[in-house]
Amino acid sequence: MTATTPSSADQNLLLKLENQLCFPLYAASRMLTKAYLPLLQELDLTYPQYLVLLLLWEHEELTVKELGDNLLLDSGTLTPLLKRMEQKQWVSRRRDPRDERSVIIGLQPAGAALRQQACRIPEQLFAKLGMPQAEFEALRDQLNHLLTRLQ
Amino acid sequence: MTATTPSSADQNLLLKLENQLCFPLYAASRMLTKAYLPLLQELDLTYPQYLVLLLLWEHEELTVKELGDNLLLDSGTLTPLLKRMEQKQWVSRRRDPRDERSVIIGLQPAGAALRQQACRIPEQLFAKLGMPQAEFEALRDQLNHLLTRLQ
DNA sequence: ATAAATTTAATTGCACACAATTAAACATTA
DNA sequence: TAATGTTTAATTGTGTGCAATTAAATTTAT
Repeated sequence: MTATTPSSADQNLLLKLENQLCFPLYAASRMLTKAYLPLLQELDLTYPQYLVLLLLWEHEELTVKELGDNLLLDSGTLTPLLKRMEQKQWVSRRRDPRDERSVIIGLQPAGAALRQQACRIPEQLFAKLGMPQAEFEALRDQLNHLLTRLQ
Repeated sequence: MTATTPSSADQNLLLKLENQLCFPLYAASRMLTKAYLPLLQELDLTYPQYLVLLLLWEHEELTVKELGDNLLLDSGTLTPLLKRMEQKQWVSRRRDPRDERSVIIGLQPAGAALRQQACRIPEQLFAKLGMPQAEFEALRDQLNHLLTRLQ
């Protein structure tokens, strides 16, 4: 394989925003989060807080480590976020008695109750997107595939 | 059309992280930004600062408004970011004499010079991804398409 | 058993993001 | 032209994101 320096014309093309993968990914992510905003505001939730609840509705209890592994977020992000969620009585935080290094995050009743209102969000958002189901699933699968490449 | 409430089993599926579009988009965006980090650190740049320079290398001068329109960022994000870039002598900030409401962002020599080092970044990142060109372009085009839906 | 290495959360510091507000400059209209 | 409305940046406040460090608990290796 020969390593070549791109020509000046190629560079111009390569450096254009729309020709890169990074910018549409970055911008679409923020715009999609913004599309969630009115739905989440009704529940007084932020988007990453919603993600934490999605996991807890499935698993009831998870350590900070497990939440971080699933969401690809570290304790610098999760600890203050979870403390805010604890203040609102959505989740509980306690050390694992069998391993005092771990903090177990559990659902409080108010957090469990949010599920009933939140369960409509995915369809509401899908409707808002107005995207064919096949396109939606293809994009989702490609992004999941990219995600595995990036880990 | 009949509005139906999803069954409890459907809800479980809908609420799973990997079945949604939002989470892989959100996570892949952050992971891809992280993949840029070692390349950008050599230039002492952050990712959104790199995006600003991409535009300025193309246009030489842009107002804060135009930068925001292109990057989908508002002045609350851009103003402090651009001030940091001004401190490093990469860009200049001055009011438009023909419309004092606008602030024109221009390239300083150090900012223009960064282009020579940055022009390798897109290919380096593409190589790092190890993704077939066709897959890369398909995903990029779908994301650009999603982006237009979200505006 | 004990020293060294690893794991886990918390903390600190910095840089986004973005809603909401403010203030100045400009445009429009009565 | 004077009043009203619009556009543009800046500011403020809150909430992520994340690198780097710290400290405690546990595990591993000696």
